[in-house]
Amino acid sequence: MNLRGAPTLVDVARRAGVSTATVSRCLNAPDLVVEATRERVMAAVDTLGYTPNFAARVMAAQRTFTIGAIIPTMENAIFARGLQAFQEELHRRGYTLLVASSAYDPDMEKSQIRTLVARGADGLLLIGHDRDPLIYDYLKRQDVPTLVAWSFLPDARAPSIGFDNRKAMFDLAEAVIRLGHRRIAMISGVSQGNDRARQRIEGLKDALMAHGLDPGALAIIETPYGIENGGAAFKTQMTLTPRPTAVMCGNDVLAVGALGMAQNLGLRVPQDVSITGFDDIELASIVSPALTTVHVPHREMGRCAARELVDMVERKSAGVSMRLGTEIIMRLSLGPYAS
Amino acid sequence: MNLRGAPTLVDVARRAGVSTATVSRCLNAPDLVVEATRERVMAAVDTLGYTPNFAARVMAAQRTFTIGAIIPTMENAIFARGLQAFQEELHRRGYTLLVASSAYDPDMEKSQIRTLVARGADGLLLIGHDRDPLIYDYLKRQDVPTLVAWSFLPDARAPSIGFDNRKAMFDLAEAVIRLGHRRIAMISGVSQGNDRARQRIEGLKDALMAHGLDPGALAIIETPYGIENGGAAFKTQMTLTPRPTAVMCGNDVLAVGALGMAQNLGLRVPQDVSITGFDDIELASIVSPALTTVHVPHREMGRCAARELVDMVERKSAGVSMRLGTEIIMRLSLGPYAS
DNA sequence: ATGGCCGATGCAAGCGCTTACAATGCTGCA
DNA sequence: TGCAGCATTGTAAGCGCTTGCATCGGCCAT
Repeated sequence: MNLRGAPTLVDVARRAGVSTATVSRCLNAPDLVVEATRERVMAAVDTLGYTPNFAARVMAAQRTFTIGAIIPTMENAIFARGLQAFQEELHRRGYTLLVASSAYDPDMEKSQIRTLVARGADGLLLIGHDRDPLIYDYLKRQDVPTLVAWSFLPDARAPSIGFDNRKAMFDLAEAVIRLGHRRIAMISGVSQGNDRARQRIEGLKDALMAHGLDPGALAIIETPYGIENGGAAFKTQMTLTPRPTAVMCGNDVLAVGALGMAQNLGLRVPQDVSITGFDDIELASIVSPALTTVHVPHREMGRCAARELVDMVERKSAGVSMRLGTEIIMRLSLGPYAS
Repeated sequence: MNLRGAPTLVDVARRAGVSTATVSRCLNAPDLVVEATRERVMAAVDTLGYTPNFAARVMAAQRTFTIGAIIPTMENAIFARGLQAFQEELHRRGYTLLVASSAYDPDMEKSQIRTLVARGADGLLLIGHDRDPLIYDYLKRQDVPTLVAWSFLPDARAPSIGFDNRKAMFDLAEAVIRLGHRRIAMISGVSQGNDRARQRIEGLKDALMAHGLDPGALAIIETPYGIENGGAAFKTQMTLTPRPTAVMCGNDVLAVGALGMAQNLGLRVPQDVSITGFDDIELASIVSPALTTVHVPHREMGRCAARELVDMVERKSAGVSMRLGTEIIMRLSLGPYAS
């Protein structure tokens, strides 16, 4: 018994009449123990209700079977689905997920990374590539395998599992342009320190360029994540003259805000103005009109990331990047230019 | 340096020319160390980039400054806001939050509890009271302070911070009845092992009874969490003859599903049928018509729970329960009975 | 001047577990 | 029959940190 009254390895060993080493082996490498002994030990484990002390195990084994993930926010659904899949796959492989949120704050992220490393995370999942290079140095020094998700950049400091934000936005923008829209405005997430947001902006500009429109004239409002903010930004964009006929948003949450504001303003979507989103979170198909958006394979991304990261941890591999496909989901919030 | 190449207490001590005890004290009880020494030590800490090894600290101190929380699901927004507040308050008090999800599965919850205890959680937050009494015994034996949230029952095994689900639903149902509705149906979450769901059902029955209606005749469909499920259940309820004029849902997610299905079925809300939710998640005010629902003080609940739990941990108090108020939010999905 | 105190620091014993290495007892083959 | 070799189990040395207790000066009161 330890201070907290919980049974320890010693208790189990005594009860089973073996050494602590044998008990430990029963739990961690059962093949090394002959069946009769193992049964006796397991019986002792059961009757005592023994659970190994995690900290002690970590200390001794220098392994935690824990993966840390730091996401910008827990408040919304963007990362929830992917993370859920990530954790399920980790669980399947015997790992536990530790999640921390950085609240979109680089310093906070830095401190969370240190915390997770101090807690002995065997590997780390980060969102997006943009961050102080010192962090990558630190992680390399500490020898903690790190994988980036929700973004794909083949030659960044860390391997990444994600999709091509720029290309996806390009495709969506082309669809918008093909429907006759020429006056397009954008509502983006804050692009500072967020390569995903930046890539999406670039994608839109690429498309404008490709179709002979002036990307320099593109009206962009950057605003933090939040439905309210999307609404406010939309309102501002609607004061432009001539008024945009399509507003492309950097993510679904902003788009939903825009949609609501459009209704407040008495604008019909898509007859008066088209609105598009990005991510295809559940919300996108619930609002009416449903959002035209880019579908991101969240679950697949989570699963792949888990597999890759575990591989990096166990085989000490450098990790390979992987690009997943996205898909444009046409719904009713986007219509042809007609006025 | 340890195996991973990270500096240890010994490195810092050597560099600062003091013993490890002094370094440890600098970090944990600075007052015990004279200023000059402390500065020297801190300088060493900085230049080496030392971060204490968590597992080692836990082993030695038998404290983790970690609070565990097990929630039924991460997939949706119900617990997100409250948990966010919970974690912010914990952070303020120097604690870290470890979240695990039970996927609404009692066995899973049991194993998550064991895991968190093995990880040395100083305290635990659980959702709702319903669970195997053995779990409470275990927790008591392990001497792990436990608090229940999202539910309030003054004389349960564990203290709770929450609200009166029954009373809240009663109030909402009264509002519905006062609007003239007599044929009311319910779509509830699965009530098995979920006192919140059960209390809400009871609240509705109380109201029916109080107004001379037969609670035995109430058509209830229980279905797992999910928009789709809410839709399917609604469809079934609409086949009743006579058709219900109001469908009260156990939570907003089911209600949103019901709302969508109503539109699919060509039913106008609230003219043809009224729909109500519970929780007042963000979604409730985004759908159209916006949902009439019960507002739950998520953030306040999270904050209070954190304060109370930390108190239980630090002062070894038994913990006091606390009931927070709810509020009925009238929106457009509920209208008077008119047909 | 001397003893007693107290503040600052060091010493060293664990915390509960894993694991390299040693010890033991069989098996099977020459 | 004897011994190499193997499978099984035990021994004990840490993992990096905290903390009770010992130590050591310096200061004050007598």
